[in-house]
Amino acid sequence: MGIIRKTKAVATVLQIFEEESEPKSVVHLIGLVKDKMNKTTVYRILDRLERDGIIHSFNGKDGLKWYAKCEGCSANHHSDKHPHFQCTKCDKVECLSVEIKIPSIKNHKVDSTDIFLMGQCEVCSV
Amino acid sequence: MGIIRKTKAVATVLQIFEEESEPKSVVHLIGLVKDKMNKTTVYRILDRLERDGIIHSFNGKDGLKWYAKCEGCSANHHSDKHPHFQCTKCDKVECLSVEIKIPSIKNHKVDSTDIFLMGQCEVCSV
DNA sequence: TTGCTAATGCAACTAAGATGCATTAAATTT
DNA sequence: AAATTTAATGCATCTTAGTTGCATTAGCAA
Repeated sequence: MGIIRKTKAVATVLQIFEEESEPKSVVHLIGLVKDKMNKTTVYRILDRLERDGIIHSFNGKDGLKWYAKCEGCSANHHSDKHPHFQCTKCDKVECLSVEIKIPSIKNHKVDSTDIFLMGQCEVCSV
Repeated sequence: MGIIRKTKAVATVLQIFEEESEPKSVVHLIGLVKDKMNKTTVYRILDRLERDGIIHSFNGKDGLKWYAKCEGCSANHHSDKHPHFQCTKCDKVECLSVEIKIPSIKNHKVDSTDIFLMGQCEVCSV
């Protein structure tokens, strides 16, 4: 694992994440690069980047998959999960750098957590 | 809102939720009643039951929608959100009656939270 | 430069969920 | 209890996210 060839397509996708740390839905990403590569390629690149810990993913409010690269992202730091927020008015999604304590659950072994908050973002809540 | 006719189809779906409080995926529900009603009907009944606060929904680990009727469910108590747990081995899903504190997020108005935990359930963690 | 193989493009496929419309059956009214 | 109203259903069709198989292309190492 970790074998990623530096292809043009990979560079293109990576650049998008590096330019702006805001999460992006797969559908949006495909739209951004649709004249540069096939949608299948986008899906496969995202898989690889996530497997290698370069980006992380989560599900948005409509069941769509979102990806982001944030400070904490790295192959070794998969553990430091953070909550995500989606605005119900403008649909914008953000990674939140807040720590949320999950109490231990009796008789269960919790491996990962997905915390998704919905509401109004800074702009829309005014 | 709140106008629900007591049709045979509604009764059938409701009975499933009353017999067993364990959450069920829409796909599974459709399978359970497939010789009694159309899948479109299932989707629409679930929509109505959720709108009226009789059941609640959340997304499982594969982006599939799950529904459950638990003690806290009622039109007036939409607020008391609880976390959900899915076993990564047997895929079983549970409502957890644990309270998780969400700190207030600066400049954001949080209306609802979705907390999804993954790991091993009581049976699979042994 | 050559050779290996990961990565890509393309077409076809799968599956969840939505939609439009004609028909049926709860609930109300007479 | 029949007539009326309209929510609910069935069915066919559509939409769209995501997957798969396979032939081709292009990184990269020898």
